Amino acid sequence: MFDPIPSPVSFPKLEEEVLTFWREARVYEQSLAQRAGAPDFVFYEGPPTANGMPHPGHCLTRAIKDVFPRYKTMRGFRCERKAGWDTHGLPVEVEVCKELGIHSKDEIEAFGVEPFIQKCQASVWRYMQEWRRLTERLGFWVNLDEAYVTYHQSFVESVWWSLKQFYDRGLLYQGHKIVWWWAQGGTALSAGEVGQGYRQVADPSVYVKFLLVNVEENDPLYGANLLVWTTTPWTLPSNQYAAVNPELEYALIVDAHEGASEKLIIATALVETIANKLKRSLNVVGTITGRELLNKQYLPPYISYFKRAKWRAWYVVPAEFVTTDSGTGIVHQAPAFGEVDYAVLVSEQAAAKPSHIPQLINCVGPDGKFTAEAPEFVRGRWVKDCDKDIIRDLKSRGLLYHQEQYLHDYPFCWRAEEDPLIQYPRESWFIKTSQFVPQMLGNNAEINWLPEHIKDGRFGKFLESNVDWALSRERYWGTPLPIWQCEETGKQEAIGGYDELLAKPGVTGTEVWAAAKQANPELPEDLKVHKPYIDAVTYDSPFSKGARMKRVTEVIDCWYDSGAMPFAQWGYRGEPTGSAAEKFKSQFPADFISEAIDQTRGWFYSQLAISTLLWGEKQAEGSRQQAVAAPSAQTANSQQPTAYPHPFKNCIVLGLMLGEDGQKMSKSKRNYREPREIFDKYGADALRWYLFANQPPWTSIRYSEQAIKDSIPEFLLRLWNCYSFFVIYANIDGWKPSGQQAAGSGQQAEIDRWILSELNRTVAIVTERMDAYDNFGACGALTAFVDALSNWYVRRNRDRFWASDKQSADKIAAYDTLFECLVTTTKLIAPFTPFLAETMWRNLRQGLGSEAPESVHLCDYPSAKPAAIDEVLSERMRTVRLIASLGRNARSGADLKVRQPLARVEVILADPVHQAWLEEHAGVIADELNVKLVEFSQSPEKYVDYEVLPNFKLLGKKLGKRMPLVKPALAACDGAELMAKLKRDGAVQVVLDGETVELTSEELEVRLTAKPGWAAASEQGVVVVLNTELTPELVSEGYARDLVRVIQDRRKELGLEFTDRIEVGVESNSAECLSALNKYSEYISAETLADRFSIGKLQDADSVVATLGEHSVNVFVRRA
RNA sequence: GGGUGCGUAGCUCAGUUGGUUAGAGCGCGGCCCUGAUAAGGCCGAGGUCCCAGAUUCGAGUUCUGGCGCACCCA
Repeated sequence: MFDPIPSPVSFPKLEEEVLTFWREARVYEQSLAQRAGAPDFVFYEGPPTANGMPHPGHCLTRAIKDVFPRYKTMRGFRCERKAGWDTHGLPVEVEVCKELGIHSKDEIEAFGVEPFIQKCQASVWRYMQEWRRLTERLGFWVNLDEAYVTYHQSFVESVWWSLKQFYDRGLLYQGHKIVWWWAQGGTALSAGEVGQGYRQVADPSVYVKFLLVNVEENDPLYGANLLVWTTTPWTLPSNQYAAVNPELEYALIVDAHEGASEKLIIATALVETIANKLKRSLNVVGTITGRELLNKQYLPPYISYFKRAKWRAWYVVPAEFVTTDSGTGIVHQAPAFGEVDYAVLVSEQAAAKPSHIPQLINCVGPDGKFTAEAPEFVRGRWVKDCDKDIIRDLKSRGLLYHQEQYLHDYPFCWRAEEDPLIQYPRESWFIKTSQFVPQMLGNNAEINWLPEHIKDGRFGKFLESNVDWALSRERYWGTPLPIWQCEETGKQEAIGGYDELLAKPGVTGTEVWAAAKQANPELPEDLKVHKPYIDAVTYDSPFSKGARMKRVTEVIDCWYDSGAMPFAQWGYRGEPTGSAAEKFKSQFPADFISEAIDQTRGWFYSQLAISTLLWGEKQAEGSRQQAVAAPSAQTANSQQPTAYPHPFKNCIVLGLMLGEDGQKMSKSKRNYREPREIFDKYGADALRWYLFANQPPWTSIRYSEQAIKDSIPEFLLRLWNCYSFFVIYANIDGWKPSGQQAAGSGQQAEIDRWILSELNRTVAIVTERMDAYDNFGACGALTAFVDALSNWYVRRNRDRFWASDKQSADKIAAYDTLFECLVTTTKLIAPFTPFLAETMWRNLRQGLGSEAPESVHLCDYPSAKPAAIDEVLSERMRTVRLIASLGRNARSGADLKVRQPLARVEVILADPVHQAWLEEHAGVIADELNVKLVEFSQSPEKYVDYEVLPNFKLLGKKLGKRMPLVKPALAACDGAELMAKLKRDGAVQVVLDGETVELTSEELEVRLTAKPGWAAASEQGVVVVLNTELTPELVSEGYARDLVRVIQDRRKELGLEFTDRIEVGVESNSAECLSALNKYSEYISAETLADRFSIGKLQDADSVVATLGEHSVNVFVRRA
C-alpha cells in the first residue's frame, strides 16, 4: 500500500514536512558521505553580505547555486558546498553609524575605534537569521555550520599571506588615486554610493583666456590666447595644463569689439557656435593643427600663488578625450580634481626626465578648503563657495571671455544631501593588475561563460581596460593592510600571518588586545587581527637601529576578501602540506560558480585577478607563455602555476531581477513580495520552477507573482495529478510492483512502449542539457514529458487501470509502466523541485523494496536506455495526436460535441509512410473522437485540395537564383495530378526559364487542405473529415453518454468513494429518451458502478435535472 | 560620452546552422472534455518580428547605420 494522497494538496505544507525529514535524517550529509572517494565537483559560494534583507532576486541566485550541485551529486560526484559570508566594508560601518546617529570619520574617532569595530562585528549578523531561513526554506543545500567568514582570523591571515606574495614580488605599491571625496565627512565614496547621489544642477561654465608666452614677435601666434573652457572655476587656481586634441584643427581668430581687439585660439569646428553665443562674428585669420599647439607655454590664471620647482607646467598637452561637442576644444587641466586629468599628469610624468618629474598642483586641502598656496581671496574657504569670486576676479583682470550656466548631473553625498562631492587625490595602495592583462585575458578565454557574450563582451572588455587595483581604504572595519613601516626610514615590509608578526624581534602592543579581552571575555578572538588592536602591535625595525615598525593605517577593499575565498575559505597560506593545503588542493579550481551580472567587476573580477596573479598559468607542452608566478628568491613557498582556467571553470551570469513594475526592486516601492510570503503561499518548488523553467537564467527577469503561481498548475500539479491517479488506483487494486521493470517483451502494449520511449528521450535530453548548464532547456523537456504523461498516457489508459480483472496482465503492465515513469520522473526533477520529488519518492519507494534509498537525493540520476528510444514510434504517436486534435477541431466546426458518437471519420495523409501503422491503431483514434469507424481514404480527391510546395532548404542550393520560380510553376499545375505522378514516379518535372527540372518527392512538400463544404480540418499533411450523419442509434448512445456524465458528476457531489456502488433512477416525459437510456442501461451501470438502473423515482434520493439532447430528465442517485 | 545586452501578440517570454503559414503561457470571447486533475483540449480575436539600408534566390535570424530601454563605466 502507498500512503493515500491528501486532497487538496498543499505544497507549502508538504515542503515543511520534507524539511523536517531532511534535517532529522541528515540527508545532505548522507549525500556527501555516500560520494566519499568519488570525483569532486567543486562549487564556490560567492559570499552574500548578511547586512540586508534577502529578496526574490537572491532566491534566483541561491536556486541556481543549488540545482547544479544537486544534479552533479546525483550524477555521481562529490560536491561539498561550503557557505560563506562577506562581513567587512563600508555598508557595515554605515549601518553602525546609523545606529549610533553619527556620520563622519571624526565622529567615529570620537566614539572610539575600538567600540566601533566591536559594534561592526556584532552588527554583521543582523540579518543572519533571515538569510539562514531563506537558504534552508528554498532548499539550498549548503553547509552553513562551517561557513567561511571574512573577518575570521584564519581568513584574514590567508588574505595577508596573499598580499605578502604580491608585496614581495613588487606588485603592491603606493600611489595617488582620484576619488569622489566627501570633504565634510573626510571620506571617499564608492562608485555605488556616488551613483546614488546624482542630481541635476546648474554650474557656471566659463571661457578663460590663457596668454601664450615665449612666442616670437613675428609668429602669428604672438599675443594670442588659448581660450580654455571649464565648468569648475574653483579648480583654476590648481591649473596645470591645457589639453588639445592633436587631430583637431584650431583657428586663430581676431575678435574686435568695444574698441578692443584680441587674438584667440579655438577649435575651428566651434568658431560658429561660439560666435552665436557672443552674438557677433569672429574673424578667422589662420588655422593651426592641435599637434602644432603641443608644448606651447601659456600664462596660467594664478601663477603667482604657486611655488613652482624645476619641473615644467602650464603648457599644451595632447588628450584624445578633447572633442568639439561643447566648450572651445581646449580643456583646462587640473589633475588633482579629475581622473582623466590625472591620467594626463601620469603620462607627462612618465615622459619627464627623472630629475624633472612634474608634481601635482593642488591648492585644496582634504577638508575641501583652499590652502595657503591658493590666491589670498579664497584661502580657507570651501571651494564650491568660491566659484563666484573667482569668476569676478578673472573678469576684473580681463581674463574672462565668456560665462554661462551649464546644466548637468553632479554627485552629492547620499548621507548629507547638501554636500557636493569633489574629485580629490588620495594616497592609496595599488596592486599592479594592469601588468597582467594578457594573462588575465588568457585565463578568461578558457572560462566557460554563460551566456557566452560575457567572455569577450562585458568581462573581456573590462579586463582590457584594466587599471591597477586600488586596494586600500581609509576606514576601520576591514582586513587590515599587512604592511609595517619603519618610523625612521619609511621602509616597509609585509607580514603574512599573526604568528609571523609575533615572531618579530621586540614585539610589543599585544597587551592591548589582552586587556580588551580581559575586560570583555565575550569578544571573539578574531578581532585581535583587526583595528585598533593590530595597530598597537609594533616591533624593532630591521632598517634602523632603535626604530619601531608600525602598521600603516589602511584597511583593504572588501572585494579583495571575496576574491581571496578560493584559498582563504580554508585558511590556506601556501603550506605545502597540512589540512588547509589538502582542502585547497582538492577544491581548486571551482567547476561551477554563479552570481548576477553586477558581479562582473566584483567577485568575478576579484577572483580572477587574484588567482591569475598568484598562480598564473601552468605551461602546457610547448606553451608560448612563461608562467607568471615564477618563484623568486623572496617567495620560497611560491605556488605551482595552475593550468587555465582558474579559479573557476564554468560561470552562469544571472540577469538582474526587476520588480513587478519593471523597476529595480525596492523595499519602499513594495514592487515584490517577501520570499517568506511566497514560500507560505505557493511553496519553494513553485518559485524554483518559475526561476528555472521560465527563461534562460541570464535574461533579466521581471518578478511576477502570477507567473510563480502559474508554475503550480503548469507543471507541479500536473505531475502531482498523475502521481495521485497512480496511488489511488494502485491502492484500490492492491497492486504490487513485480520487481521487474515494465516488460520489454514483444507483448508490451505499444502505448507503454511509447511512453517509455518518451521517458528515455527525456532523460537523454535533460542530462545533455544539464551537462551544458542549461536548466531552461532541461525544464522544457521535463514539461513536455509531463504533458505527454498526463494528457496522453494516463488519459488514454484509464480503462486499463479500471479493468475489473485485477490480475490481468495488461492492467499490471499499465501499472508497471506508469510506476516506472513516475519513479524516473521523480529522480529527474529532484534537482529542480527537490521537495515535490522527495514527497513523491518517499511514497513511491515503498514499491521498490527495502534497498531503495530513503531520499530521492541519495539516488543516482537516471540514465537513458537508448534501446528504449523509438523515434519512429514517437513520430507516429505525434500523428495520432494530431489526427485526434484535427478531429476535435472538425467536430467543433460542425457543432458536434464529443459525447455524440458519430459513424465514421476519414483520414487523408499526404505522406502514407505511417498509414499502415495508423490503421492498426485506428481504435485509439475512434475512441478519442467517439466514432465507430476510422477510414484511411484511398480516393480523397473529393475532400481535399493538394498543394505542392518546394522544399526550400534542399532546393535553394540546387536552383539558386531560379528558386523563386518554383513555387508559381508548381502552383500552376493541377495539385492532384502532381500528387498522382509523384506517387507513381517519385518525381515530377517543371519548366523553369525554359529549362525542364526534375524534382523528387524529397524535394517537395505536399500540403492538403480540406475542400469547403465538409466537416473537416487539416494541418501538416493530414486531413480529417467527419461523417456528420446522425442515426437514431447514434443519438440514443449520445443520450447514454450524457447521462453517464451527469451521474458521475452527481457521485462527486455526493462525496462517494471511487469504489462505492450506487443505484440510479431516471424519469422523463420523453418516452423516446427513456427507451434509449434503457437500451444502454448495462453500459451506464458499468461506467458508473451502478448495481441497479431503473426508470422512475428513487426513494431517499434527491433528483437533479439534466438535459439530454432536446429532453429534460430527472436523475436520482443514491448509495447502494 | 563609451561599453555590453535587449527591442517578436494586450502582458511574460521562446524562436535551433538564413528556407517562404513566426510560436507558447497568461489574459479575453466562444465551445468541448473530465470519477486523478486547483487540470486538460479545440476555435477565435490579437504581429509593419523597433526603423532604414546592405548581403542573399530567400532575412525575425547575418552585416551596417539609426531610434528606444536596461545595466556597467565615465
